[in-house]
Amino acid sequence: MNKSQDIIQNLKTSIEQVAIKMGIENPEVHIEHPDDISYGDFSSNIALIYSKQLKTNPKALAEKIIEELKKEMPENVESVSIAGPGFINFRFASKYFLNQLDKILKNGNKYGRSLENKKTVLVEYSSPNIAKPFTVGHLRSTIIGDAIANILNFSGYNIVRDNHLGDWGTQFGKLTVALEKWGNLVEIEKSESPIKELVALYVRFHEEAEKDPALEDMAREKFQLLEEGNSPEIRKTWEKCIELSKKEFERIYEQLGVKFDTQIGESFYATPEMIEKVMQELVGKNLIKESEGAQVVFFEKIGESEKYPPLIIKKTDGTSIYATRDLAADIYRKEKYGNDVTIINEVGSEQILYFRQLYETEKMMGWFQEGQRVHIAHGLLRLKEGGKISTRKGNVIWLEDLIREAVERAGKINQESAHEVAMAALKFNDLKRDSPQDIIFDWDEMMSMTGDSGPYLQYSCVRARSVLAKAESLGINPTINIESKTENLERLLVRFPEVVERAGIEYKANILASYLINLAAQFNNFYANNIIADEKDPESPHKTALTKAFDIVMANGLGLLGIKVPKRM
RNA sequence: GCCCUUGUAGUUCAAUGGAUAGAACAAAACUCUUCUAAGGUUUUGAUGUAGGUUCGAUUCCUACCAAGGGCACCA
Repeated sequence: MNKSQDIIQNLKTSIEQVAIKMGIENPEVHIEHPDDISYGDFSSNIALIYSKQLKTNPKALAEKIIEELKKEMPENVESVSIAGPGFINFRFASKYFLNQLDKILKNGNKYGRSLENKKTVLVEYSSPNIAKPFTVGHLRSTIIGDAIANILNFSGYNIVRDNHLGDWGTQFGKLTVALEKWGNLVEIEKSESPIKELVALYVRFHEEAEKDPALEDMAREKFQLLEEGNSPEIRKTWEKCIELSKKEFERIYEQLGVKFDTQIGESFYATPEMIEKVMQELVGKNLIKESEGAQVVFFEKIGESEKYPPLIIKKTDGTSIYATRDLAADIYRKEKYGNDVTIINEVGSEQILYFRQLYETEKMMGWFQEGQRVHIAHGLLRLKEGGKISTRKGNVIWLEDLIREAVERAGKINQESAHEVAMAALKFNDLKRDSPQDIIFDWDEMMSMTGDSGPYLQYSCVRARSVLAKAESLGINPTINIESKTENLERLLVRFPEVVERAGIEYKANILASYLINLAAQFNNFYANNIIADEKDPESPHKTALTKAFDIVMANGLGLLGIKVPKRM
């Protein structure tokens, strides 16, 4: 329980009591922040909701409620007013915020961090496929997943970051066929970019397979040999591909500054024992049926049609499929992290149907409670000319190229911090949006360094630090003056933990992102209108303290989004 | 054909059923003899269409229109 929750609860209780006095039974009181902070710190729409029931108009009811509230003003409330159609707005006393600001200065980046040891949340993200390109498509999952993990961790959850590597499946059969027909692994290994060579083969496979569908069958046969452990040769090729891919991935994670707790690939869940376990459990619940040669799960009927199309668990040739391995993964995770673990899959929205099928199956198995399985879906990245970015078609944008371009662009403005700035631009661009709407790929948009962007936030922070450095050299000691007035900046700063918590509950990093933009705008305004470090100004210690509080909150917030603050910009 | 998303300013995006629908980019005009102008201040400009529910709808419901994704052995 953090401080702001106490405050809200207090206010709620006061309003509830008044409402009961007015003759409202079991009043439902909602407290929210008004859109515009100048209306007040909190507002309630209670008068709008109950005016009809009490046969009066909202404004008259609001006035009566306020009159009653004023007899015994709730803690910290400085003034109450009516606005608009009948909102009751509460403005809190400056002292409350100034006390909180003092805590920010004392606690540094621990301010607002929940120490509660809440449940374990496993966040599965990034999950690139071996021998396939690490493209801008995976960038979204990597960035969003990492931020959500950070945010939940701040709110006190025990986090497991899991990179669910796509290192198993028919794709290897395809690659094996392609290698045998048109490639040479030894030479590929020596080449400048082995992954690009492998992808070229993968693309060629799909081109040729269109003319000659028999290739697909060959690929499935190869995969069957691999999965059943009957071909040491294919196994060796597979191991080589993993080695080459992992090297490449590590380079990219290094650049992005993303780390994982576990990197268990799908192959780990594809052992005969684990697959057998999945089958046994499904058979035990009588969920498996044979259909057209495959083993599938059917879903409940709604009218004439089924809720979802059937889900294949075992293919006709007896090999596993992604659903098999995902089910095995969840059995394993339940055993390892406990039955109450929450499991989040950060995967593109194209897989929405699949995850619904998967979750429904797990629900029928009785494995999880409501809300324990979460799919954070992001929109696809599309090309301007139209069309999906697809490995099969070979029209990919390599993440490496994207990063290089971003660093180059950032370097034109500032050499020294080019990498940090470039990462901020890329990451923030992904995190500021909520909608599962597709993103049209556009270099300029992708790397925006002005306006609502990562670099804008970094810049405001760097500038604040520059002020702090000057204040220090002048011997000004940042001190909150508890008697001073507060503006939006102070009030907004205090909301930080509350915002992080909401972002976590809703699994939406953009809630934090837009808070930070708002906060930076308030600070930049403050900065433009005040000389902060000035030894002759008696208010300087207070202003410096505000600047420091801003620095702490901003740097902390950016950190949760995976963005570093550079020394200079 | 069926299912799922999404339609907001010229463009890219916001807005737990609430107040004057917010930003940013682009366009126009200001603003560094102050600690970082990647900044600040102005101006112009938007809820796909038609109904419904509600005191109140960008938000919920229905139909239509438009874009994208998915629908059995790929992940």
